[in-house]
Amino acid sequence: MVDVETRRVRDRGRPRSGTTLRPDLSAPEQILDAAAQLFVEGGYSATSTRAIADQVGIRQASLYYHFPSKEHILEALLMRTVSPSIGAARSLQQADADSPARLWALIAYDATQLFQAPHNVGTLYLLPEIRNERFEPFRRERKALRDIYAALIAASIATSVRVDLGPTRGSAEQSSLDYLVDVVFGMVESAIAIRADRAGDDANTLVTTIAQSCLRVLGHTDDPLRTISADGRRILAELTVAQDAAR
Amino acid sequence: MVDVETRRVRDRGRPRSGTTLRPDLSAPEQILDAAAQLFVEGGYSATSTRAIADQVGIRQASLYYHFPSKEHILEALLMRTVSPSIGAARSLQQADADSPARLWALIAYDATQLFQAPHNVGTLYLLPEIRNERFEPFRRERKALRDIYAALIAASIATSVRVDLGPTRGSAEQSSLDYLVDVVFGMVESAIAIRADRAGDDANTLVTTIAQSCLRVLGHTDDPLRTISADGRRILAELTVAQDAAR
DNA sequence: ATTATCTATAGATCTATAGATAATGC
DNA sequence: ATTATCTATAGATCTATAGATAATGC
Repeated sequence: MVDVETRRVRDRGRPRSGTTLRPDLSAPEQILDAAAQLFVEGGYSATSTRAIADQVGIRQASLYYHFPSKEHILEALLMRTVSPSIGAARSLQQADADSPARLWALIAYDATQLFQAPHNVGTLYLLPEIRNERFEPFRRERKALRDIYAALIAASIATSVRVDLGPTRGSAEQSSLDYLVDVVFGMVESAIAIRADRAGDDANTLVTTIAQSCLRVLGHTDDPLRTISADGRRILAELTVAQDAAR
Repeated sequence: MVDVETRRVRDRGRPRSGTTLRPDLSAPEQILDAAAQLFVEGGYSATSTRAIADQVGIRQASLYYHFPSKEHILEALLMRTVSPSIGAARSLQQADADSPARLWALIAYDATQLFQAPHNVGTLYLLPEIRNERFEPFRRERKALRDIYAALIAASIATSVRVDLGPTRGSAEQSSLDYLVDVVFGMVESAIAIRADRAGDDANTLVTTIAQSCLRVLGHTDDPLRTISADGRRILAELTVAQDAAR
């Protein structure tokens, strides 16, 4: 139905030399899709603009009608990968549940995203090239996400773990809490490496394992953990419904 | 003393054009050191042999007297990075302590290694280029390390967590255990990302946070966790003493 | 006329090889 | 004589630009 409208997005301009693999996408989207796959599989610097163009079915020079440089392609990919998580994080900040349940839901959302997004784009975060000044806007976005995690984690630590962290003031305890945030972040991102090794596996089991493990790290076990996970599932489902409605 | 013997390793051959930054190292070691830094900071494909040579203080072509190709340099770096962990893992398999304590010690050893090795070489594991067929020997080594982790983790799961994993037989539970191994692996490797963000931080606090968190994930808390960590520290200290003696 | 491609190519790399050269060792 | 460098360069890229061309839209 809408399909008919979007199908012939490009039938203008000179015909392409090669065959178009994804005629359902606009030309820039076809380029991003091909670049995502190649950057993820072989790395950014090792992927030539020629290889991207070949996969799209156009000549190398034709890329430059849509993007001014190879760096701009990577930048667009990075931004569209991190943005959904920030959106989910902000929505969940207002959800009707305790901090641990909101944290559970955020972790589950992110891990699912990482495990199911096309071409394992999460690996783009790990490319050495993004440390370049050029990608500062992207790193700022990631820091915003990490700050939301940090606040949620600080509010979700069980008393038994809080004792281990030491005094609540002072720089030593601050760094201890920071490390805990990094460890939780690392657990969520382990979804990336797991997927690289075992593609097409059971996302639900993995995501649950990750979310449960994160809350165990913060000191939640047994029945309280079961309650947190049930609440987390509920508000995550609400978020998903709201997102679908918005589309 | 021995110093005098090793100092003038190279005073033979034609003199170099540039200045030698690390005269304490042999020429191949100088190349590996420079390559490690540049690969970690900018990536493998983005680092030219020219850049490596410049840093060493020799001409680009002179690299090829010591290594037959750029790929061989990366391969040498990878192998020398993963080997110590395998050695430690094998030693700890025979240590006099329960599985959880041995796991604690292995995690602490690896995390320390990742956090303190020169130039954050752990990031080399994450380079997309190593998925190339060429680096199969390295990936096999990593798999051997992971298998040791898997056995130790399986023997270290507390009953409360074992219940959550479901039946002890069948492929569904198998994958659930695999995921747990991957999550623990991911936590250890979070040391790499943490170091990239906050270099020169307190290694001891970080390593303890990671090891404690891993054992919490496996269901250990409160007093039993304190005992595990005390035992783990003890056998890790014994290993370190034995390693120093071997040198 | 506008759009999206094409062809052709400049200019800057980059890896690896061939052969010369300047030290030390014997 | 041996060793470890050097200089010079072949040949294969790779990114980005200039300008031509083949469609559709008006």
